[in-house]
Order: sequence, then C-alpha cells, then structure tokens
Amino acid sequence: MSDEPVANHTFGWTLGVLLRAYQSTVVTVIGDLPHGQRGYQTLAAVVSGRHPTQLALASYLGIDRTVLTYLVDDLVEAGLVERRLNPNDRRQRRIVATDKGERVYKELERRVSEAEDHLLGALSPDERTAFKDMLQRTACAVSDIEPAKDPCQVAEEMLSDGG
Amino acid sequence: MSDEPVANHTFGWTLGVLLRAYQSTVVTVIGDLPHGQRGYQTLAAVVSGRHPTQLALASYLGIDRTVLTYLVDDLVEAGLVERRLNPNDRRQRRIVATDKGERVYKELERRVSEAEDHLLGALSPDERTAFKDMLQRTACAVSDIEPAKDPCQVAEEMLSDGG
DNA sequence: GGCAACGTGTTGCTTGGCAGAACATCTACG
DNA sequence: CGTAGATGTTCTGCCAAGCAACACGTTGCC
Repeated sequence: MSDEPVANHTFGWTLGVLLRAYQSTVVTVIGDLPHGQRGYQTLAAVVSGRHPTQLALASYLGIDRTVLTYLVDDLVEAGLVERRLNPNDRRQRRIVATDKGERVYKELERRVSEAEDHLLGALSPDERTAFKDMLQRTACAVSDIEPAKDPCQVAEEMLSDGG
Repeated sequence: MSDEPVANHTFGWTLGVLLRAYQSTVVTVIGDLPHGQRGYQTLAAVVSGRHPTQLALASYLGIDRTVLTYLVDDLVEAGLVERRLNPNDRRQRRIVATDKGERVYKELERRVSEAEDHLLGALSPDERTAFKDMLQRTACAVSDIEPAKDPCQVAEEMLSDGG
C-alpha cells in the first residue's frame, strides 16, 4: 500500500479538498450573497419549492434551526425570499423566493455551474455526468442511514396543504 | 433541468451531505482520537511519510500552521506521533508516526474503510472504485488550480534530506 | 376552555477553527 | 558577526456553528 508511487490519499481528504475548493470558488462567484455558500444553498433549496417549513429547510440543509433564522432574515433583508404564513397551519412559515430571488438564483446558478465544471476539469464530460450522478445517489442514500435529515424524500403531503 | 421529477440537488449540497455523513461516521468509528476526523486525517498524512515539515503537512491538510501545532501536540501526547528534528535544517520538524501510531492507524484505517464502503452503499463495487478514482483525480487537479495547497505533488527532494 | 405538543424566534453559552501578531530558534548570506 | 528570511510556537481576538433553554403564538386533543 504505502509503496505505491501515486495516490494513496484518504477518501476524507479528497472530500475535504474538493469541498474547500468548491466553497472558495462558489464564494468568489456569488460575491455579495448574504451568507456565502450557505446562503446560496439555502436560496437554491427555497427556489426548488420543496420544504414547506423552516424546519424542513433546516434539516435539508443540515443546519440548526436557530442558524436558519438568521440566514432567512438576511435573505429576506436582501429581498431574495420572503416568509409566507401557511394559512392551514399558522405556526409554519414557508420560505418562498421573490421574483428577484428567482432571477438572482438563475444567474448565480449559471455561474456556479460553470465553476463546478471548472472544478471537475480533470474529468471528461461523461465522467462528470457519472460522477455527479453517483454523488447524488450517494448523498440521497445517506438519508436512509441518517433518517433524521431526510434530505431527498420530502414529505409531499406537507406540500399539498401549503401550496 | 428544473422540471425533472427527481434529483435536482445542488452539487454543493450533495458534497455537504456526503461530507457531514462521512464526518459523523468517522468520528463515531475512531472514537478517542484527539481531534476527531481532523486528527485522523493528520495521522494518515503522517503515516504516509510524505510532508517533511509541519508547513507541508499543514498545507496538505488545508489547515493553518498554528492549528497544526495544537493538533500535533495532542497527537504527541497520545503517543501516536513524534516530532523529529531534521538534522540538515533544525528549524524543520518532521512529524513521524510512532509504532503505536502506525498500529492505531492501521486499525482505524480498516474501520474507516468499512465505514466508507457503507457510506457508498448506493454504488456498485465497480462504481465505488470509479467514484473514488474520479474523486482523487479531481482533488489532485485542484492543486493546479490552487497551487498554494499543492496537495498531491509533494516535493520529493525535501524528503531526501529528511529521511 | 384547558392542556400538551409543535413551529418559530430569541437569548446565552460553548466549542472549534481561522487569522494575525509577537517571539524564539535556526539557516543563509555577506 | 550581523542581518534577513524561514520554521515553529504561543497568545490573542474573532467569527461561525451548534446546543440548550425559554417565550410566544398556534394547533390538536380532551
């Protein structure tokens, strides 16, 4: 193992390198978005329209509810999203993207996609697709291992009464 | 893109999910190691025998030098590694694994590998290999984009005067 | 109506990691 | 020898994140 001339890097290390590179790239690309990469992920989740409550949003993003409050606060302040009361359950507040939010996200998403492709420059186009697909499947499967997060399967019943 | 019935998760989100899952798994598996996943990565890097100086080690791990000091301190205290002065340049201190450190790492590495396989359970064995390979290539290619880190190409000349 | 449970927001505490400055040690170059 | 630069250590401050606890409004159940 240890006398191999190449590679021999830890899986976790490669993950970390990739994530750091991704983060710094994304932060550079999105610039003024309130909470950097976090804010971008949040905006993306909001635009997707799933996650009827802040709780669902927080667990999807893997962050604390108290943190999400500030996050949403700042996104609201930036005019990108707004809190909308669920008339069926006025405890819940659905976070929806404003028109501006959608426009901004579309533009950012374009830039971020470019950055991602740049990041995956070592892979051929086919490999990139395969890589992203595997990454998706793996990440979604994690929801089975750690059901507390349920990132992929969003209760769609919850959506029906909110939309 | 946006009207696909499934998936539609951000690349960064999948990365985050995977990393969080990996971290929590690893932390569970390694248990008492001083700095959790960080400590494990450090130990792995030390055992690999590359990185003749703490600076090289820090940049490889993508962490600050001042942080590495504490990390190494605790690993030394745990009897896993030791600081060895480079006789050719006594400013430099090469971190080497003790016998205990190597034994511990071997065991931890076994467990972590299991955990990784479990984590990649959604992929077939062939896919796992391909995935890890692509991940490695991508992570290593990042060193070209951000040469400050130079994670993969370790100056081997530096090694020759230290070993 | 009364009570428990829930969603949200707020506060405070703690931890962890990063960044910067100052310092000691050592090497390299005149 | 003296100076400049490199390495590592220590100290300090800072910021982000997570966690716990509480308050408030709301819902559901009895």
